[in-house]
Amino acid sequence: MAAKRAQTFDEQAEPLALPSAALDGLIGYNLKRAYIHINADFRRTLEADDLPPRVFSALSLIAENPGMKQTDVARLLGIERSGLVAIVDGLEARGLVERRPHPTDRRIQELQPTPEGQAVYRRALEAVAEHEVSFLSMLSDKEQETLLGLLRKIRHHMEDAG
Amino acid sequence: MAAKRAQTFDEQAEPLALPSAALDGLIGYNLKRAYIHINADFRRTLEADDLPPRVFSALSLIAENPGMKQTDVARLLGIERSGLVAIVDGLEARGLVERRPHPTDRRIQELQPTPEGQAVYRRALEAVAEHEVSFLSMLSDKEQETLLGLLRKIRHHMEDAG
DNA sequence: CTTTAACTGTTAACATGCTAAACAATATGC
DNA sequence: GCATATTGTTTAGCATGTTAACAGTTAAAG
Repeated sequence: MAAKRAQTFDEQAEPLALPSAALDGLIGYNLKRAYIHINADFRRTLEADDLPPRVFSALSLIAENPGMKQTDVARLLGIERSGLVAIVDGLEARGLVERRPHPTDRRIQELQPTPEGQAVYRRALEAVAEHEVSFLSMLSDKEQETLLGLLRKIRHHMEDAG
Repeated sequence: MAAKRAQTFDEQAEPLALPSAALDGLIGYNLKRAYIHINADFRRTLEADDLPPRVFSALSLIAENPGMKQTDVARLLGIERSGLVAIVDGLEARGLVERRPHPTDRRIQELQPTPEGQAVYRRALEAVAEHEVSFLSMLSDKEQETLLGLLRKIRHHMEDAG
């Protein structure tokens, strides 16, 4: 169980260029393709730590916002509470996260990162950030900054207003 | 079976803003979030035509490159041949695509769009392009152009070299 | 020609990652 | 107190993909 076999996602993510002109002009299509590539790279980067993207996201939320309840984490991740259970089970089994009883509300279990969980998260975040720079080497620093700004603009507009 | 029930993907794609500072600086994370939003919008746009993204992509390839064999379409979409069968089955059942015997190689079935298939594709493509403009209204025309250029740069770099 | 290998489309079995529905325990509002 | 809502959980199921095996066909080697 140490190293599950390589995600097939990675190998399949190298299709040839599409000989289709129309799609090439769509931002959505290019965004999707770019996402597929960078996501595959993301998986490869955290494969050694056995942290699939969604587990990393959950750990990130818990590490950066200790004490959240599962309902909130699920909503922030955009998944159902039931789907989060297995993720937290896994993190808890690995000793990266703890379920702690809420002081007053006994329905709630607060999610707390363990010291090891915080260490793993910090290392993973650093690895991702480093890898991202080299992965986007076809863009200049200035272009990377521009891209980040534009994407953030889209995201904040979506997530603030709806 | 006319209108399958709404894709659950759409409803879930409105999580609150993450109260996490570190992820906000990662291009990959912002790319993913932006992709989720625009993909949800894409689904909504083509929901009436009952065209999920992957079916639309397949139809696009066939409509713009008539006569391809399934193996090629699958490779371009980044999925297995076996996975494409059901997609083509669906398109064929709806009269949008035809499997035609290859003139010399009897193993191959050439994929040809029907006139209706071409019409559906043209309409869908137009709808997506229009919707995209209004969806990205938080960006100026110039910003949209810049974004498209940067994403295309990433994509082409990935798909040409590997 | 014969045999061997490769390719195409297909089916079947399975894995994964999610949803939906039901549930017990607990909390809240009237 | 009692109806209602919330939390975490289990269970069942679906959607989408993979892998493995297959029959039919072609191409290559001898």
